[in-house]
Amino acid sequence: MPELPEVEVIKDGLRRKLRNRTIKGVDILFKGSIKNLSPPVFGKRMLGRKFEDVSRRGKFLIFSLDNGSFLIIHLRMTGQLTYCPSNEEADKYLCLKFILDNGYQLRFMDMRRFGVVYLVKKLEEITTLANLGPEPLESNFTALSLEEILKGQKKKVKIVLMDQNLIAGIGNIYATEALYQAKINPERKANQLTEAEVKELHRAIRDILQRSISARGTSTDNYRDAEGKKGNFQYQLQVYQRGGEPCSRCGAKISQIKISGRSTYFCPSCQK
DNA sequence: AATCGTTCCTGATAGC
DNA sequence: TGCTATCAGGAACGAT
Repeated sequence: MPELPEVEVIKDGLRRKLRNRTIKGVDILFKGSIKNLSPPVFGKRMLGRKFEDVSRRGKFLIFSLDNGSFLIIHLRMTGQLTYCPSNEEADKYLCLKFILDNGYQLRFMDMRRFGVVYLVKKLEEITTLANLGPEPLESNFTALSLEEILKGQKKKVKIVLMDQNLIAGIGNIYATEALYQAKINPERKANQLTEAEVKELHRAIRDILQRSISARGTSTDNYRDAEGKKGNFQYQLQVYQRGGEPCSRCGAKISQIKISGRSTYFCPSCQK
């Protein structure tokens, strides 16, 4: 599933390609993807617009358009966004496509159809976007800011890491892996971590996210970049989807449990 | 107020 | 072989 690193890779891939491209056609194949407008109004408003920039906030992709409005896309579980030649065969799960002025298309595919698309005049119209916590890779996200966040939370630390209102962009994969790297049990209460553990966790979060971006994201499932290619970080995962296998640090058997309905993997021996 | 369960959706897999 | 049941999960929403 696309989390911060995957969305970042897609953003970088689309940015150069879409800049100054004009939309010559809009084809809505699954109306349910478009959340804040009726599909005909969405199509009418997108037609003729020019892409000025593409950015990312948390797991949201933000496309700035030439009239000051924004196209906002959240890929959720199985959404894919690709830039491809118009004559390339369409995916079975194509939900939305923009026909560009250079013989290429921007296509949104989504097997499980959880992904969401908005067209807004102001970013604040999307409250979940407006309420996002800090970007973990920005320099103002320090060990101290993580400490402040965790201190106020009685919930399990893994739940807190995945809460988009507290920290933006971390989902199940990276919360699981960061806690493994920091040697912290995912069931620990957030406000009960020691200062040293918080520092270690802060370092682990940034390290994991950065390494995944370098590896072009995790394709355990159906994540693809803007060119339709798989990422490679799945080969570096230490515990995620490795229940029953030996821990690479101590050899103990990796546990698989559920926390708030989400599969969680950890080493019961070295994550205290 | 905080936490839990349900919903959306379809493919992969397990079990009979 | 072929059927059904279960599971996967981000985030909104309803229920407790």
